[in-house]
Amino acid sequence: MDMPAEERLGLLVKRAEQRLMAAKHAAVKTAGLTVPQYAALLVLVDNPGISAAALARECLVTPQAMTVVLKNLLGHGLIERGPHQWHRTMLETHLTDAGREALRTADAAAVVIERRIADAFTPDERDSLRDLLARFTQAI
Amino acid sequence: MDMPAEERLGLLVKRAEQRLMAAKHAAVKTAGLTVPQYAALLVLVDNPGISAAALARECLVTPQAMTVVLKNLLGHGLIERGPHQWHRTMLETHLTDAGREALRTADAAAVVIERRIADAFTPDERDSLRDLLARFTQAI
DNA sequence: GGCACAGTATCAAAGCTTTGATAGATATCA
DNA sequence: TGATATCTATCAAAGCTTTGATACTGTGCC
Repeated sequence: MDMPAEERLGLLVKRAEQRLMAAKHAAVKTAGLTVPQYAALLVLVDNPGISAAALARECLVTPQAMTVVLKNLLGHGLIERGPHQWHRTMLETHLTDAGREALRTADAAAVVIERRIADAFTPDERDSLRDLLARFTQAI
Repeated sequence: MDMPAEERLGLLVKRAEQRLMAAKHAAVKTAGLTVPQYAALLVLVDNPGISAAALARECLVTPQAMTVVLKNLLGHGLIERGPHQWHRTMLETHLTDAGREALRTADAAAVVIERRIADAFTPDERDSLRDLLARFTQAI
């Protein structure tokens, strides 16, 4: 309580992220996806056969969290999972055609938002924001 | 997939917020609190007797989400809830002494993080970041 | 070969969040 | 007074996230 709320830069970042997530959620919802599901599919399309653990690392969540996301994607028929050739302890994950289609729809909507954000700044301002956010993250 | 990941400013904000939340979570954990619980207590200490619905609006979450947070705070003896004088449909929420103590501990740890972040920038840079984030939020 | 280490998957518990639906109380206006 | 609108709380369902614990498999070193 020593620090006024207005002074806390963290609050601003949190609010910005909150608004961003709300907008993204609404966007990918048109494809029947949640944001974590969309994020997973986005990594998956460039890494066919990736393991759940590797996918979790890529998405910056725990393997347990990714397991739940994959379970739901599997239930909706957007991915397939099967045993790996020689790593018997691994499960290969692949996109289905339905998954590719959902990702295409969701990404189109998500890009609209990113584009709207990017267009709100000049190239110099974008660089500036990138730099400030990098130092923000670094400071933590 | 038309837009490279590096170009998406949203990703940078998300990553910054993710790191911030991880740090804050570790900080308030020393007081036995979660981040949402800490946020609720922070509003509560300045608004004694506030209703759960108003608290939810203040914290930018749904009343249902706040109900769960309050249930857990109640279970840990950090708050008290009782019927309102004339609004029989309202429940007044108040901090207990244990709640005040937990908040004091948690806030001290949280302020350390905010201070570390603030110190990473010059006053001009802080203003700049504030402005850019405001426009970021506005653009969405 | 045997052993420790790292990677993978999974179960369980606790907690946060949303949307949707229900029900009771208060306030406003015709 | 009565209808409408609004605010309150709460139940239910679905989903995401974390920490902690368990077990199996492959790799590298002795």
